[in-house]
Amino acid sequence: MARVREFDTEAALEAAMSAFRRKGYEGTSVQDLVDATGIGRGSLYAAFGSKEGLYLAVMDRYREQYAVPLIELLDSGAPARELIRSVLLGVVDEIVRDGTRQSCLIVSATTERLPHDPEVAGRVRATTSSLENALTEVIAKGRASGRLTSTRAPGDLARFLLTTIHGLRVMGAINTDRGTLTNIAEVALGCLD
Amino acid sequence: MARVREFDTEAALEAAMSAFRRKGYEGTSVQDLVDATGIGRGSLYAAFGSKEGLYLAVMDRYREQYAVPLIELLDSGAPARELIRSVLLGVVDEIVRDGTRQSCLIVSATTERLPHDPEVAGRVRATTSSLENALTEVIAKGRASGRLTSTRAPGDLARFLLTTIHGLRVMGAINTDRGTLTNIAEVALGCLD
DNA sequence: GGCTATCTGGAACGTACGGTCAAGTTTTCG
DNA sequence: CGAAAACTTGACCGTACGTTCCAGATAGCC
Repeated sequence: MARVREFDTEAALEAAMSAFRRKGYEGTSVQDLVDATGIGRGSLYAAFGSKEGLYLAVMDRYREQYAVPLIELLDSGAPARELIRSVLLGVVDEIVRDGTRQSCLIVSATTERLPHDPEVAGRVRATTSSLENALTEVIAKGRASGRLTSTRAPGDLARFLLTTIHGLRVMGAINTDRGTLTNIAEVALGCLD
Repeated sequence: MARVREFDTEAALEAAMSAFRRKGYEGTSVQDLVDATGIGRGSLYAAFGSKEGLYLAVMDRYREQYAVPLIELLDSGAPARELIRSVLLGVVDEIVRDGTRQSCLIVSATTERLPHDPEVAGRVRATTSSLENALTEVIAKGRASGRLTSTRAPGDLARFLLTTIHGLRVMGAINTDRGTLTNIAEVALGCLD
């Protein structure tokens, strides 16, 4: 039929994600994206339509790559406290690994783009609410089995944990000391009973 | 000696802050700032030097206007738990009042500008650490008086609360329901003992 | 081996950006 | 009242932006 695509879409999205996480949406120029992905402008536009389209594709990848595995972990049936601890410490790990240079895509999408782009808003809401639901279920099970003793509604606790995760990512942009972030996570864990 | 300045610097900074909070740093053009403040480009540049200079002046005003009163409240000597509750509920109030349209200047400065602008980084660190110190002191006093029973280090609890505040501002950009946010704040308050 | 369809790279387009500047205005002081 | 100093306005500057387009390359199909 025709010439076959030369570049790897997943690798391109990964590179674009890294660029967006480093400089934000408005701060990343199309030239930055061309440089980061190694793909010509023409191909980039043929594949993704626009800068916004590429950003949305990056958000979709973020969800598949980071949120979905997290949710699968939460659905694994392991004890609630251990699950939640490993989620929070996993976030701390990511922050320490990324350093100050790369901020969380969801947080920056939320503050920078959500109010102005309904497509972004939809993706942020979908990703956060699926995580919220998974957390709620884990907490409800943990309480049913007597492992978690907090009397607060599981949904409130889940949204509190989500808040902590977002807060950690902001804190991680200011200070990436693992011990500090770990202690914060431990305090939050203490709220579950 | 010379012609007197016509515009009110504080009012201009307030208008510029509103613009930056609505659209972020990169998303706000100088023309947006001219429109928001009602001041000509020349006057704006004579007064603040550059777009970045205006942004830094806005950050300084943010600190004086929002962080300093909060710290003074914390230093007022009232009982620890009531103080911290009123700080958290005050944040919720602000979020509900601002709605989805205006996000927190500190959070957006942190994610968008902190890695690329040392001046921004310095101001973010100064503001957050003075708030952290005030919280730490309140918690230490509360524990000394037996009102707070948590065994965790006051500094860790303070940084946890700071994390909660940042997290709330992110959550507030996604969902501005007062009840939801208030419940999150109440869960966090429960971590203090 | 053409034919067609798709992809590639980069030149080119119009626009909007941050920043500058000069001409005019308002003030104070001698 | 005139001179000097500071402020205001908006036209203007060079540049960088997001997007489009096209000529050339590469694949499958007859």
